[in-house]
Amino acid sequence: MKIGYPCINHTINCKGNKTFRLKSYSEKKLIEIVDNNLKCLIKILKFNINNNILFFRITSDLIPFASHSICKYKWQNHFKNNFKIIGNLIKNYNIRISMHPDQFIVLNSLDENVVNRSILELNYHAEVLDLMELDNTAKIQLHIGGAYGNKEKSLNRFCVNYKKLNNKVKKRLVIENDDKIYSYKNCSYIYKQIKIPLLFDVFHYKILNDGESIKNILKHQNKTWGKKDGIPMIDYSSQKPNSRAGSHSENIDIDDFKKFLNDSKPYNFDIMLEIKDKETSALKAVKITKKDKRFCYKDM
DNA sequence: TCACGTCAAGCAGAT
DNA sequence: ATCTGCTTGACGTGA
Repeated sequence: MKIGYPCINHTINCKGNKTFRLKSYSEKKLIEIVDNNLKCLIKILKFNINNNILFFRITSDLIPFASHSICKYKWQNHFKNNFKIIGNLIKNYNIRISMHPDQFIVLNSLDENVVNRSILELNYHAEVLDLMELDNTAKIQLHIGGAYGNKEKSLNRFCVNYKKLNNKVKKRLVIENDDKIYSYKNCSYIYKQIKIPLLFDVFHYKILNDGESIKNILKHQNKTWGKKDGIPMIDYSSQKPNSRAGSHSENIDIDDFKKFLNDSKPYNFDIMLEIKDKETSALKAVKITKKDKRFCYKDM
């Protein structure tokens, strides 16, 4: 069991998700920004290692415009060694890695162009993890997509379009329940068809579910991750007080988190904290989990 | 140095 | 029709 946070670190003075405008695209600019982002990623990983935060989501902004037609530059070759160094750091310290393509990536879209662009973007994500020479436990998590007025057809279209993906993506792709359309049960329908691992989002589950218990879901989820996939990943968040249900909190709700840790026994998984203050909440989570035997901490 | 209009991309639901 | 949220601000022009 490991604690993680997504993409950004507010403590160290380095932004690893820098981008620029499409209008100002140039190879020089791309190289400059990617160089910054990769250097920053190393700094973030070192911070995490020093603080027993052993799970991290790498930003999709690492290589801006990587899957855009404007980008002809072979950043893969230019930064080959940088990726290797980062990969070695990750492997040496046994860090779990995930990536999460953003909302524009819709594999089950009715629009063929959207599907094709989504596939290119998924390829880019897989390429980053491959260049780091990470094994199949490094995952790319995706939501199922849109409903288009017919969930059943749209679920099936996901399965059909999944077959268009290459193996580099397939070996890393996992799907996650959302809070508006596709519940965990809907994800398990897809699992039955194509045997893709399921990422359980506890916060989304609280808003959209089919009455199952957390324990039953964790039990089922466990079966969807094969030996090569590593232990399951879950997303956890706290509700922002006095806000719309589903709004992510600034800080972790410690009592709720402790309750979840208790409710989830004895299952083993890595926890991504989708909380706005990022590493601050992750540090709190590490602190309160150091006595939980499911966690693997050093020097504590 | 700072204000602020705008930013590659999809979709659903609220207004 | 338009705006907002999503996992989330920040780029970059103009003054």
